[in-house]
Amino acid sequence: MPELPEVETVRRDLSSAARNRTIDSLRVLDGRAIAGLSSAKLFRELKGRKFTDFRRRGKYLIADLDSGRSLVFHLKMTGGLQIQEYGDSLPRAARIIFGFSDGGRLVFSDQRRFGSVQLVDDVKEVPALNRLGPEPLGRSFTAAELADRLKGRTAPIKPLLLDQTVVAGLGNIYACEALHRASIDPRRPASGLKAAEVKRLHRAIRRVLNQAIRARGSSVDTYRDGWGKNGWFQVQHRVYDRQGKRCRRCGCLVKRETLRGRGTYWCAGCQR
DNA sequence: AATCGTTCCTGATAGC
DNA sequence: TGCTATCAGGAACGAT
Repeated sequence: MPELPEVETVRRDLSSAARNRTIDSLRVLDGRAIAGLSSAKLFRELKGRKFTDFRRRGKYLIADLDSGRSLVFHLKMTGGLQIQEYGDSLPRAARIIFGFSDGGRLVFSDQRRFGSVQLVDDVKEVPALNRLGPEPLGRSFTAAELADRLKGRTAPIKPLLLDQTVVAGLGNIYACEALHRASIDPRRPASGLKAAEVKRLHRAIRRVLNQAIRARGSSVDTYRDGWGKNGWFQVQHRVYDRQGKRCRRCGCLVKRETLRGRGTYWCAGCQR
């Protein structure tokens, strides 16, 4: 699942490999991926254009064009973006192929077809993007800011961390991993967390995201970086997908339970 | 306003 | 072996 560290890794890869290359062909293999737009219209917008910049906001990847417009991607569960050079074989679940005049291409793939791309004049046109909470690695995201956003919330802390309007970019993996690193039980009501616990959680979120970016993301499921290669943060997971195994910190068995419809992993020994 | 269940999709896997 | 049922999950949506 592409979460903040995975999207950031892809963003960096595309920044170095796809920037300033001229688009001269487009193949849309799955029309649903460009909801509401015809491939002919999209091609008219893209033909002869270059990508000038790749930005990220939460889990959104924004590709700016030299026309002033932008493509806004959301990879959801299994979406991926890969740069390929002449002769590389297409990924299995290829959905959109942006061909470059030099023979290379940028391929959007998506096994489960939840992901999508939209063309906008301004990213402000994307309502969900406007509603996003703060960037967890940004300067404005302080422990006090997090405490403020959790104030009065009675829901369990873990599903709140998945709420993109609370903080942008965390998904199931990093919500579970951050809570383990902060030694907090995912089922605790958010409003019941003490100031020191929120501080620990804030620190844990930033740490785990930075570590995961350094490891080029977690390759569970179909995630690959912009070159089609695996990340390696999954080998450092302490609870995610480790049910029945021993907690690396206290030796107790890692549990898995469904919380608000999402698999939740934690160690009952050291997360209180 | 906040919370919570349902829905989209498809490959992997369990069960018979 | 081969079939069917179940499950996973990000986020939009609707109901309460």
